[in-house]
Amino acid sequence: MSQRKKIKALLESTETNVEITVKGWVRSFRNNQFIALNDGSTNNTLQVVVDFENTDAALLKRITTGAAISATGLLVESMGKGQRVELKAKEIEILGDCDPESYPLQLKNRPSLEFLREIAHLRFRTNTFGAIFRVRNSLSFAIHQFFQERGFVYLHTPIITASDAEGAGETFHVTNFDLANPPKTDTGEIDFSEDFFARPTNLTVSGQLEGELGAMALSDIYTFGPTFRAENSNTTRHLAEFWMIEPEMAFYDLNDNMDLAEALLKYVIKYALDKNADDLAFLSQRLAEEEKQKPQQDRSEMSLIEKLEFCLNNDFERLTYTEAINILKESTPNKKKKFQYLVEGWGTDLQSEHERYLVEKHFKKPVILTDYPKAIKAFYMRQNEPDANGNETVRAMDILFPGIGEIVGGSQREERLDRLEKRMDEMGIPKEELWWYLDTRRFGACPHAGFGLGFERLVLFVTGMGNIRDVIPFPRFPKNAEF
RNA sequence: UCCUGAAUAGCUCAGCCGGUUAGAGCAUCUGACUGUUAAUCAGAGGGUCGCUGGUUCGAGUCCAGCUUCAGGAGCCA
Repeated sequence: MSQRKKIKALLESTETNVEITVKGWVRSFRNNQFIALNDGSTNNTLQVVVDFENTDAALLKRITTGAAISATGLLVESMGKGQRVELKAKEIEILGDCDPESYPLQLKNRPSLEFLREIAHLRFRTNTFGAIFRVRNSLSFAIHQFFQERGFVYLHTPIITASDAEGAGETFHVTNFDLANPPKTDTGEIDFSEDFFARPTNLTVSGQLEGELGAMALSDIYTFGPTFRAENSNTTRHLAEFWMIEPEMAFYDLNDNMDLAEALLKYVIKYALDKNADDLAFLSQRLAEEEKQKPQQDRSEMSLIEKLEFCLNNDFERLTYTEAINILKESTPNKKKKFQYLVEGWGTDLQSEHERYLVEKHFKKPVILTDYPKAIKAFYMRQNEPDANGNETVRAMDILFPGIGEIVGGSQREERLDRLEKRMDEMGIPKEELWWYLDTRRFGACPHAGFGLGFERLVLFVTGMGNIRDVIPFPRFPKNAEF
């Protein structure tokens, strides 16, 4: 029996008149004669030509959209237009039937993304989702390669933690209790001392604090794993379970941190452009067609590929929060009161519309905002000296991407024990619980920095998709944990 | 969680000012054709109009509540 070949390889090969075997799923069966076969190695299909006059009618009937088949025959130059090579089948075997009456995925119907979300177990079989998940795979691999090339250590931080580290974000509780009848203390409260971990625990909202511990010995580490937030967020940019990349680097300041983040983003985008040219061309085309439905002024000036290349070829705009506020104050939409939230004073957080104005209208490229007001940022960020106006800021940086908003959030960390403890007191962060974190500031503390990159937001940007639920295989969001 | 909108055939949608038997395209099935490329041609089957209640002689259509979905906002990555 001839060896099975992947369709991607066959379509790229120049060798013809050789006997090969392909296995895959039928995308369409035209004219009782032409099977468009896909095996997920590429979006393109191999045309398998069936000699229908000499094939059992019962077998022909079983070649239906979605059926898994094996085909063996000669790879020949195609007699028809539209493809270079095709497989002249000598033998067709049905590996798995697919009942056309009940199979929900009929591609000719142009199913909507919303419908495909309901059949997420089958949506991998569409061109769009095939492309998305191959790109997601490449980005994932490129992230590891980027850090590995630079000597970073991939550190596995815990999924179950006892600390709600940043105090930000609702957590999912982890317990082994019988929820109908948990042990109670004398005062009627739930007695966690009898639970599996003998204390309240939750799914991690960030691996950062543990990451810092690693960096204080290994110099440069990164995490890449799932993260959980139990917030009731219903947006196109949030998930209850998402993947995050969190590097942490000893002896880095904020500028080093920004340089690394920018280099990482450019590296992985370049990698996808090189490795997934076909998939991105398809997704670019898909986006262009979607944009045609929009009114002229809402359409993007650049195609997806152009946007990605633009990102590679331009430095991200770096400015401080204070500079951004001044630009926004003087901006046309602010003066004409077009913003829903007008920018008046210093100190409040930027709204989505403000970030969007800076990125999409003013600079028209990725923007890195630094030195945010201390009051609106986490306790562990390094405190700057107050400026001439007495404004207090921290060494934070957020990278804002067009259409996505915040894709990276990071900072130089506060390494000075006294400043850190004072800030924790002010913000009501329990120092006793984080004794291990504070130990790094007691024993050989050094300047260090890190950031978090939302992986799905990156995939969203690179694929040009509009909803984060479409770039993770099985999205978790409020009221939904199907599959 | 808040705001706005939506829910009609397997899918994508139409259904006007409330009116008698609920429409199209695609998909599916049957047949024809056989180098097709979203194949083509002819025919057929397919509906608890999201759920509950209300108004009315009469509700897919109007009203209320609920559910789910989408877009936007907040929180953020």
